[in-house]
Amino acid sequence: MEEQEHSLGGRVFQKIREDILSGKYEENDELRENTLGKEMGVSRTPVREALRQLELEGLVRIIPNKGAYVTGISHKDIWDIYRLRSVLEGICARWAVEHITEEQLNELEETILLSEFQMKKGSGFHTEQVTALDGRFHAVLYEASGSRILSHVLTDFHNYVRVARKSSILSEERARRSIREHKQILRAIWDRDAETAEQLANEHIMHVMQNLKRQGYEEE
Amino acid sequence: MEEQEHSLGGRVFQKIREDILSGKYEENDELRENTLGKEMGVSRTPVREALRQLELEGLVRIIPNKGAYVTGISHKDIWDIYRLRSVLEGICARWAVEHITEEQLNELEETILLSEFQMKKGSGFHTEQVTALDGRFHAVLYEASGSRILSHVLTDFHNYVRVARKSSILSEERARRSIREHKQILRAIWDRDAETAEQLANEHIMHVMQNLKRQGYEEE
DNA sequence: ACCCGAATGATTGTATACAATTATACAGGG
DNA sequence: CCCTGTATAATTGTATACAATCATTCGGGT
Repeated sequence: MEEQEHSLGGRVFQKIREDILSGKYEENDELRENTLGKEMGVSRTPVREALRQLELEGLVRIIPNKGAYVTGISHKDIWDIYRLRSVLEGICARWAVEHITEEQLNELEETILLSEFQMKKGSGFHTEQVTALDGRFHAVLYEASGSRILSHVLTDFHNYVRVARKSSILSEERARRSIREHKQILRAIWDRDAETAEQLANEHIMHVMQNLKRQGYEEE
Repeated sequence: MEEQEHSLGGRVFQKIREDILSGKYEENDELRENTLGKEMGVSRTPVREALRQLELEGLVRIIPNKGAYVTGISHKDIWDIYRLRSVLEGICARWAVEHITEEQLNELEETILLSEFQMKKGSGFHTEQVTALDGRFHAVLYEASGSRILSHVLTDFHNYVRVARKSSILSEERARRSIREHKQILRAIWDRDAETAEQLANEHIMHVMQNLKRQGYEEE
């Protein structure tokens, strides 16, 4: 989607978001414009823009004339996102059946093939690559829904849970199953079987949730 | 939620958003920082912040070193939002059954009573008031879901379709039905009947969609 | 000792200045 | 006539300066 942000403001935005999501800051930590600016060697202006954007994303709470404070995301937030994603990814797959292009179908297949290739390397496979491919698969699917709105929401969710996602594919067992499920989803879309596509995509996320549950992201 | 923005940046943000949503600008119109600033009597700084935020909301597309362009929202976007809302409002009502507080229940009842009071005035009822109360009802329900995430998404959606919503309650017939449906939803939540609450909230939005369809917001 | 208040310092909000990039206009050559 | 290269203007990107608001500290009074 929006790839490399070569503007300073964009980089600052991504940097702070990354730091919040990765847990560098505590809840309610105060983010001072001057401090952040000096840390990254830029002036306050790009920092301010970034903080205002982060507020809109819900990662920062700004109190006028006072300061910006880290909101962070709780385990419940992540759990909620997955509960919603399981429904929305189902809808996404359903809509994709009617809107997906040849090119997108091929791209989905390609990510699957590349993923399998990575996994063939045995237990020493590169987590980075596999998670990136997983992200790519879903991103293409979002686009294929033909809905700017749905794609936007799901992309946001995807960014939010990036941290959790990383730890979710850690197990080789889960990674293999995930790819198998991607294949099934692609197959259903290819066959223009909306019902099955929705159900499979739905279950796909549910399986990830079961995995998360084992890692402490429990329900409430 | 976020009430009065007394900061300049906040006001500029809301003003531009309002102008985009109300159709003051055409698709792909270029938004020049200097021009906008002079129009509202402020400098470029608050305008820039506003534009960056609007980009995140998807209402503006920014091309680095080039400019900001209006994205606007199509009829399909609005339609998609309602399709998603019908599902998400259902989920919201379901979750609210478990999380709603006494206070929130009372507030929901109050908005209904006030709405009925407005409608009693006969055909000369105030559209402004009724739409505001409708918005209030849903806002409280979003909060009551107990999910920051879900509330955030639904609030965003709600803002997006503000224009369409206005025209959707125009008919007195629809307004009365809407209030009746709100009453039923509240009743189901009060009775802690998650199944019914979800279904009613779902259908509530569907009915609004049927109304929109008649007004040209057709499916694709 | 405790409380209140003015003065000081720190931080945000906004405006302006300057640098970098992009669009436009124009002149010259093919 | 059109195409191209360069100079000029316009616009965005960033930094800095100044104003407004909030926090803190210190001194006087009770």
